[in-house]
Amino acid sequence: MQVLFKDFEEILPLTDHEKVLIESKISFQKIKRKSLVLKEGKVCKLYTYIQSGCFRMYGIDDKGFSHNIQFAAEGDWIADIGSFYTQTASKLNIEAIEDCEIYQINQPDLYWLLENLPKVNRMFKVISENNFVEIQNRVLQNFSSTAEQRYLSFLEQYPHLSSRLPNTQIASYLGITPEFLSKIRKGLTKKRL
Amino acid sequence: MQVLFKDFEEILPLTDHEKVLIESKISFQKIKRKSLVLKEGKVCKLYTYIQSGCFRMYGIDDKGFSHNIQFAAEGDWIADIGSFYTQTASKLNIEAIEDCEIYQINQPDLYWLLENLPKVNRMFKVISENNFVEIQNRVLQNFSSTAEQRYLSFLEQYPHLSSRLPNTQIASYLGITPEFLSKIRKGLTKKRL
DNA sequence: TCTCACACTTAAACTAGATTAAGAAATGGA
DNA sequence: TCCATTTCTTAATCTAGTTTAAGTGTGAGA
Repeated sequence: MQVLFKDFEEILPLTDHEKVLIESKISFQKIKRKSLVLKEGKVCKLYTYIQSGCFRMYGIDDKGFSHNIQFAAEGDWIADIGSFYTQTASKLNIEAIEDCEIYQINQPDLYWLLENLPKVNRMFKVISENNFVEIQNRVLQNFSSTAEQRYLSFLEQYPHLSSRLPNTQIASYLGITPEFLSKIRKGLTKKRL
Repeated sequence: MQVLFKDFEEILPLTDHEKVLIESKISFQKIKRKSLVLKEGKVCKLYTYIQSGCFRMYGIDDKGFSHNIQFAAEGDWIADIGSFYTQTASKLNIEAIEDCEIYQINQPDLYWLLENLPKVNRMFKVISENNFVEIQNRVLQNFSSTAEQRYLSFLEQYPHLSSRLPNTQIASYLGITPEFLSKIRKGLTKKRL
């Protein structure tokens, strides 16, 4: 739990009492590569903090193809916020791309902390605002019409992940085929010479 | 102000006292077609309720082309929530597509109402959740790779607006050229025969 | 009433990116 | 360690959507 608190305390220091309360509501999990913490059609009941590993959030289109919306790694929180807040069925999946160590909290427990610990409240206000901004940026990023530009802004947004993620996952995020991503990369290395 | 209250009271009835308080914080405006209620680079200071007329929210790419993210008409609330909540510069513009009658509230006044009137708080929780879901659906909609499918889901989402908006605005929302939208429409009318 | 700026359509030439296929490289599980 | 599966790359062919250009409304302001 230290990592979570360290993260938290970069913004707001916590008393021991607060830490005990938070600890009592949060549960630790190890989960395997390729397993899901959220499946479409289900309500998103858990908010997940990532201690180690990496997740992708994706939707599936009518033809059965999946499309990555977002990645999340160490230090990030991830959930389908819409589904979590309204407790309605989600249209999204959240899958571990690597073996992961995570902390999770369910909706009633989080709401209890939000009401009773002002620091947690402030912290989560920031987290959900960031989340909103991120998804809005996702929409804005899609404006850059060429795939090469989108790839470049992906590299800026996820510099630590670009070498860690399989190309297929990146292509799915960019909305192109892995073959075409390969072509783009080739083009870029040529330009660099 | 009646229209706003009527809207509101479909969800929660208000006392006269509450109405007076709300009225004291909200200001009425008439604004002309093509004028902006939010300009990129500025902080989004006002939350806008639309009594009549219609707005588009759009971003501008590096090449100077604008891309519609969202439309809003009678009964809708519109703002760049990210910018409004964090009071940081917005990357978006909100422009009247028709002459409009609107009510607006600024951030401190809204926050005051949220803290002092639980009904307003509940109401805005729903409004901002819907807003989040809407922008997330926008991302999901973009999955349907063909422009025709995206056009069809646009028609479902904005049935009342499809005949009211200029084709150019719809094309900008769909991420295609007006020429190609024209082609799609032609194709669809043929299919219908 | 005229006109000027916009909106809509059509069509021909062009391009970004998809699809298919096939071989090479890397990775993980037993 | 070896096999199986997944991942990456290249290249040829194909298509959805762009670009350019030209012609046709249409409504608001002078």
